[in-house]
Amino acid sequence: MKATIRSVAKLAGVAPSTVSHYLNQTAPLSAATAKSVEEAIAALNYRVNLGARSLRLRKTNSIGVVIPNITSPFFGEIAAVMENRLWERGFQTLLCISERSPERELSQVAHLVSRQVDGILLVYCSQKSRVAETLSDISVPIVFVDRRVPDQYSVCTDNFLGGRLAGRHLATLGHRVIGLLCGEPSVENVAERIQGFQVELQRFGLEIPEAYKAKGRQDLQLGLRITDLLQLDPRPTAIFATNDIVAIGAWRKLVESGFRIPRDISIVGFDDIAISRFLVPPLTTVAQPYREIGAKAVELLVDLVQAGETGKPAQENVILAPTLKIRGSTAPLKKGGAGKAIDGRLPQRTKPVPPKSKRSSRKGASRRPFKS
Amino acid sequence: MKATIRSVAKLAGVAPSTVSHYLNQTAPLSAATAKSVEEAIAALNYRVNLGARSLRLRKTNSIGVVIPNITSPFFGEIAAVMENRLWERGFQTLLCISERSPERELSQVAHLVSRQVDGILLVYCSQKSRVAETLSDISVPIVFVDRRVPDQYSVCTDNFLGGRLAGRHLATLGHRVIGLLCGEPSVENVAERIQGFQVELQRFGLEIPEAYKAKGRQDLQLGLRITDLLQLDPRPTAIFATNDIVAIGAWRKLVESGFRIPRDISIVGFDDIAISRFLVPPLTTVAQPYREIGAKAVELLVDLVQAGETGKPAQENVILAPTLKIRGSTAPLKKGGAGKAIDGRLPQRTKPVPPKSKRSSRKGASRRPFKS
DNA sequence: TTGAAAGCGCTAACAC
DNA sequence: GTGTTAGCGCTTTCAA
Repeated sequence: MKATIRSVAKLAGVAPSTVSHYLNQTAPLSAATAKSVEEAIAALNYRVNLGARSLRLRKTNSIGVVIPNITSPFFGEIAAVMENRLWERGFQTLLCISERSPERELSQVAHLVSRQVDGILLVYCSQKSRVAETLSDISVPIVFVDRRVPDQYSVCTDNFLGGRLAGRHLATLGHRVIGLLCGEPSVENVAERIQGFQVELQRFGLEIPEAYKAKGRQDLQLGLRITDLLQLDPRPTAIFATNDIVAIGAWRKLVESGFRIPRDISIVGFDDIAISRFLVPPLTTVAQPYREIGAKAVELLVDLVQAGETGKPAQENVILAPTLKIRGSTAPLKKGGAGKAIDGRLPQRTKPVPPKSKRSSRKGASRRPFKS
Repeated sequence: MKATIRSVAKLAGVAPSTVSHYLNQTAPLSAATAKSVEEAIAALNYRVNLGARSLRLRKTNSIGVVIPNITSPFFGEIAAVMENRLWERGFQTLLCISERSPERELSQVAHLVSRQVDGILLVYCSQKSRVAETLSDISVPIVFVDRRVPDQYSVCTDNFLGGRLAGRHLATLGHRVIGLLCGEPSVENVAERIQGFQVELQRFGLEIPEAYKAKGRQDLQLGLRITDLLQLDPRPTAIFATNDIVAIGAWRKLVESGFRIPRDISIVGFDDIAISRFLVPPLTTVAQPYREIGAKAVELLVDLVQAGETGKPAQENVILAPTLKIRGSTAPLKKGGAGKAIDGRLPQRTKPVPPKSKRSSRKGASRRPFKS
C-alpha cells in the first residue's frame, strides 16, 4: 500500500539506490533522473520510513527525556525547553514521566535504550533511583538534569548558592528571627538550599533553632504549617521556603490569618515559577535558570552523541548560578515590630558581632564567590 | 559490539528464531533450550532492538502527541495524562511542542508520520492549522484533542455548556451588571464559552453591552484591562473571564486597586488550573475535565489503532461536560451595592421578566440539559 | 552517473 | 520443538 523507496524507483524507472541518493543528496544525479524521481515521489506521496533508515544507520535521531512530572511548573519548563532545543537540533523527544516512581523510571530508561535512542536526559526522581548503578549496562549517553551524580555528566543549579542568596537578602534587610519551611529532601538539592541559607546566616551571627523549622513533604501542605511558626515567641519576621509552592501555601495561610505581606512578615521562595510573579505583591524568590539548564543539558548531550566514540567533552558537571529576584514580598524589618529583641537579647543570635557592611559580610563567606 | 538475537543464538547454540520464540513466547521451548537461551541473554546483556522489531512488525507502539505547549497548566495536565495512559497501554509518547506555530505543527505531524507512529494525538494550535486539510495524505489515525474537526475523531469540553454554567451561577446570585473578559478566540472554544454565557444570561433577561466586554489575547494582560470595566457606570458587580489566567490577571488588578473579592466584586474563571484553588479566596471557575479528556482521547486512539482496517469505532466526537466549581470568589449581589439599578432601570436588562425560579430558567434553556 | 547486492536486527511461515 | 529462509525499508560499498 504505502509507498517505499522501491515503488518510487520502479515508477521512476531507476534503481532504489538512485532514489536514496536523490533523497540524501549523496551522489549527483542527472537532471533528467532527478526529475523523474521527484515526480514519482510526488505521485506516490512517498515519505521516507525513518524507522528503516534508523535501523540501517544505527542512529535514531531521538532522545529520551525522563522526568518525574511535567505539571509542576519547574519540571514543565525544563521539559519544554528541552523539547524545543532537541527539535531544533533535529532530534525527536521521547517523553517518559516517571511519576516519582523509581521502578517506573528504571523500566522507562530500559525501554528507551531498547528503542535505540541516541541519548537520555534524566531528571531522576529520588535518591532511591537505581538508574545510576545500572548505568554500566547502558551504552547510551546520559545527562543528568537537576541532579548531580558522581562521575556522570550532569547540569544543575547551584542550590547552595541559592540558599545563600536568600539568607543574605533577609539578613541584610535586618531580619533576625527567621522561620524555615524545609522540604523533605527527596534529592539533595533541597538540603543544599537549607545549608546555604544557614551558612550565610551564620555570617550574620544568626542561627535558626529547630523550633523555627517546619519540615515535611515539599508541597503546598507544608506551607500551611507556617501556623506553627507563627505561634512562637518571638514570632519570625521572615520566612524562607525551599520552593515557591511551599511559599505560596504559607502565603495563603498568612493572608487568611490577616497578616500583611511584607509589612508583617517577609517571605522568600525558591524556583521562580510563573505564578510567583502574579501574586500581590509578587514573590521574592531565588530564580532557577530554567532555560539555561534545559539548553545546556541538551547541548551537552548532543555533543556527547555526536562525539560518538571519539573525543568526549571534558566538562562533567555543569553548575548554573541562580539569581535572586527581589520583588514585593520582602521588606526591611520594621523597627519595634514583632520579632524584635526581647529585653535586649536577640534570641537567635549566637555570635556577638554581625558584620556592619555588606562588603564585609561577603568576604570569605562563600565557597564560590557571588556573581553579583 | 552490541548483542543481537544472532549473537545470543550462537552463544546458546540455537537458531535466532528460537531466541525470538523465547522472547515473544510464540512457541513452547524445551526447558533445556529455554535455560540456555536465558543464560546467553544474561551473559551478553542482550536487549531486544525495538526499532528492528517495529520495522518487521510494521508497528512501532509509539504515539505522537502534538500540543501548543506544556507549560500552561491546562495543556500540561492534558499532556501528562496522555503520557500516563499511553505508557500504561504500552505506547511510547513522542512529544512535539508546536509553540503555536502552524508551520512547525505541520512539519511535526509529517515527521511523526515518517517515524511510523501508530497514531497521533493532536491539540492543534490555531484555526490556521492546515493539518486537517493535509489529513487525506496521512494514513495514520489521528484524534483531535480539545478541538472539534468535522468528520474527524475528537474529544473536547462542552465549552458552550461551561459558559452557561458560569452565566447561570452569576445570574442566580443576583448579579445584573456583568463584565466580560473575552479571550480572542484563536480557536472556537473561547467563542463558545462566551456564547453559552450570553445565551444563559438572556434567560434571565440580561444582555451584556459591548462596553462591558474587554477583548484581547487570552493571557494575563487581558485580565489587567479590567480597569477599563471598573470605570463604567454602573460598575459591574461580577466578572466572567474566559480562562483562569485572565481571571488571575483581573484578580491581581482588583486587589491592587483595593477591591475585595467577593464582597465588592465576584469573579468566575474557566479551566480550573491548579493555582485557582490557592488564591485567597479560591477562585470559582468552570472546571475542564482534564483527566477525562486525556484518558478518553487515548482510549479512542488506541481503539482506532487496534481496530486497524477492520471495524472502526463509531463515535466520532466526544464532548465532555465541564463542572462549575463554586468557591470563594463569587457571592450574592450585595443589596444596595454598586451596580444596582439606577432610578429603577436595570441598564442591562432587555427583557421585562426574568424567570422567578431556577426551574423555569432552566427549562428549554439548553441545547443539552444540565447534568445536575 | 547509475545499478546490483548485501545487510541493519528482527519475526514468521514453513519444513523438519 | 527447533532450524531455514525470506524480507520489513533503507543505505552503501563496489562495479559498471
